[in-house]
Amino acid sequence: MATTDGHEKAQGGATLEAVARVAGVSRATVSRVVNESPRVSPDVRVAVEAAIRQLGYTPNRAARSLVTRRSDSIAVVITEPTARLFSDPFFPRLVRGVSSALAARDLQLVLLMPEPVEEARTIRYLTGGHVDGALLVSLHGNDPIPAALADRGVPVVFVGRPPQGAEVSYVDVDNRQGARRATAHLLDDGARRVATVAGPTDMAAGLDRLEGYRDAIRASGGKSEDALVARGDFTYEGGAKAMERLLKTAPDLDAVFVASDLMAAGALGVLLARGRTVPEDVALVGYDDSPIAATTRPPLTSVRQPIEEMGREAVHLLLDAIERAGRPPRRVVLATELVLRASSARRDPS
Amino acid sequence: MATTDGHEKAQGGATLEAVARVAGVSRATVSRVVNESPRVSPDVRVAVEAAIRQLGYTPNRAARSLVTRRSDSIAVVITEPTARLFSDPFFPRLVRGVSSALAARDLQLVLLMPEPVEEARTIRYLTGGHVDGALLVSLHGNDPIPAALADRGVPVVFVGRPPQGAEVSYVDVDNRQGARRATAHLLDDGARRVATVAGPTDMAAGLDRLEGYRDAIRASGGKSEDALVARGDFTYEGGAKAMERLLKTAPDLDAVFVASDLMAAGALGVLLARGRTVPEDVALVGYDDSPIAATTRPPLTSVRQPIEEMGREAVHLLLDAIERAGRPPRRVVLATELVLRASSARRDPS
DNA sequence: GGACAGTGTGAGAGCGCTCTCTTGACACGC
DNA sequence: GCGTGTCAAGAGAGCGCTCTCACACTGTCC
Repeated sequence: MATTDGHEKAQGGATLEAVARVAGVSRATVSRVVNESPRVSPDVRVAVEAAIRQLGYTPNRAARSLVTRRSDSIAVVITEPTARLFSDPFFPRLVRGVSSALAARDLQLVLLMPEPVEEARTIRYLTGGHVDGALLVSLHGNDPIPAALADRGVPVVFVGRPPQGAEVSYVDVDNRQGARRATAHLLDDGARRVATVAGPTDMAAGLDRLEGYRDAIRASGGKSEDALVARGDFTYEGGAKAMERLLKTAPDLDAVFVASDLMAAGALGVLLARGRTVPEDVALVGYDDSPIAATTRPPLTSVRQPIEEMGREAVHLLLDAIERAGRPPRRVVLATELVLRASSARRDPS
Repeated sequence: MATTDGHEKAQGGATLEAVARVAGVSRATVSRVVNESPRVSPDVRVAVEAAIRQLGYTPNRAARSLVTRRSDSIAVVITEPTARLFSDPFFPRLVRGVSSALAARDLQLVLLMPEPVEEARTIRYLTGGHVDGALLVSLHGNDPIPAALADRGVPVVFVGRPPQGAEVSYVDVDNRQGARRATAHLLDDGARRVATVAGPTDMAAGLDRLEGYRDAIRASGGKSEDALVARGDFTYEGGAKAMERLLKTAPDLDAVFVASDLMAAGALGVLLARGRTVPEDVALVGYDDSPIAATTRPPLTSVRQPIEEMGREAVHLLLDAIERAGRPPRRVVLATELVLRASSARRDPS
């Protein structure tokens, strides 16, 4: 491949066989050394290791895979619409978490971003034994991939609670708790009528954040009113439009919990355009703690999620599922953190 | 793996052999059908295809890989610091472009996000024949990975011009042209003293955008002054600090070209805090056209880059390099687009 | 001292595929 | 009628590895 002439060797290079010859042992023994079997005498081990270094030997993954029936790689599946939505650094942070957890085990990360039309191809790939398991990132409710994989016995872990609430392992951020705390913070700060811009109802994150909002309202002795709830689609414009609707249905609102920073930025624009000051007239809390939260004026109080950790945990759950098939599904739910900024700091600490 | 009892089959399932038996032909013939060889009679082809469907056969990549010496997968290498910097949706957009181009050729995307300490491991992996080639995303100048790969003959394409300007293929966005147009736009709009917040000098994008700025200043008959140039590090705070420096060294500036939106948001905050109105007192143009650009007040005029296209082009260059080794390196430079928003709209069209 | 267990090492099969080589069938031209 | 060419299809080797089994050797125990 690399060199133009036909010489063997070079690329990829040495085989087990070659190492065995140099070390003066059999292929099997070299294999034992490489795979850290305890059944090798110390002197032989040293000799083999020297030969490995000398030849720059790297095991051929394909050959190993062929006999072990494992690919030593796992798939991360992020569908198109999801990828588009998460314009905050969700994507890189998650992948970084996954990547670091996999690297520690010497596993490979195969990334799949199927467009909706390619579902069949994706399913074929995932069920074809090319990966040992898959991480499915916050799919919409109608996605056919999860069922197909479950059907064929491919180990799967969801990142973000699956909408169906099926019997599967997942790791999630405690969206409900995050939303509850954000809303409670607004109430503690003196707000009387707290509205919310919720996310889409076909995503668990959207639903949970709305429930968390309601929890907090109820806990404060209030009751959840439809006039105080508007839905957005996690986009800037969606947030702006929802805010306009809220200003009509509940003109006396004095605080808003918005289920994403991007929507909150849209809502903020509308509030200021309508002459409401923030946080004095209307306090605002966003969600995600994305860079946008820090760049709006005033900057947004927001809910920060441990996304890298979510990636790492997801890997651990998946490896567990792979190693011990047939175990009941496990769930991991991680806590969030409220990051205070000017958009909600109404009361001075008196 | 999937089932607890010891039955064969199921998982991954059918082999070439099995398909051959069902179709009543030899293994070789099935292989020919799978690999679309023309040397198969139509009726046999039909029979084999039926058998493939019936058994749900998927070729075993490991076995194929073992004999063809190709892995049918390519690596995308994004180093840690880079990933952190690109908080705008650079990452997902790039990966989407790469992914779609690879999917069309039925190749796999292996994602590597090595932390600096893992360089040796990464190099070993990439040179170990596990991938057919690698896409290296905008590394810093001192990264040892490129040289190691070139050394071992692993096909490589850079995404973003490599700082060393080495003899390698790359695809880049025309940063210089983008910066030139952005600056020219400010001048056309009536600005007299245009300053710039530049990026880090160890990244090609930082250098090129500064050069583009200087091009435009020179083209307008002005001359580039040190007092009008401040450096940032592509972060919000970096942009804010650079802006403060500029206000000291050139208090009479009336426009600023900032080399990233995030820095521009920081600069904007400082300008407003110092009582300058935007765009009336100081016009502002950012770079990246990230979501942040649309959410600041006023929203930022910015330079939009064709990132998905960059990913796709990079894949094409890489496949080319893999298929025809020894070719001279090729470069692809893509044009940018200036997206006009309120931060620079000073003059009304009179 | 013979039976036995324990341990390190080698021989060899075989994972599922590709690819070269060979065979067989048929058509054509002299 | 026989050589020759063409084309579809099969036989079989072998890619680099793991893993079972067999084997030699050492020690321990009755």
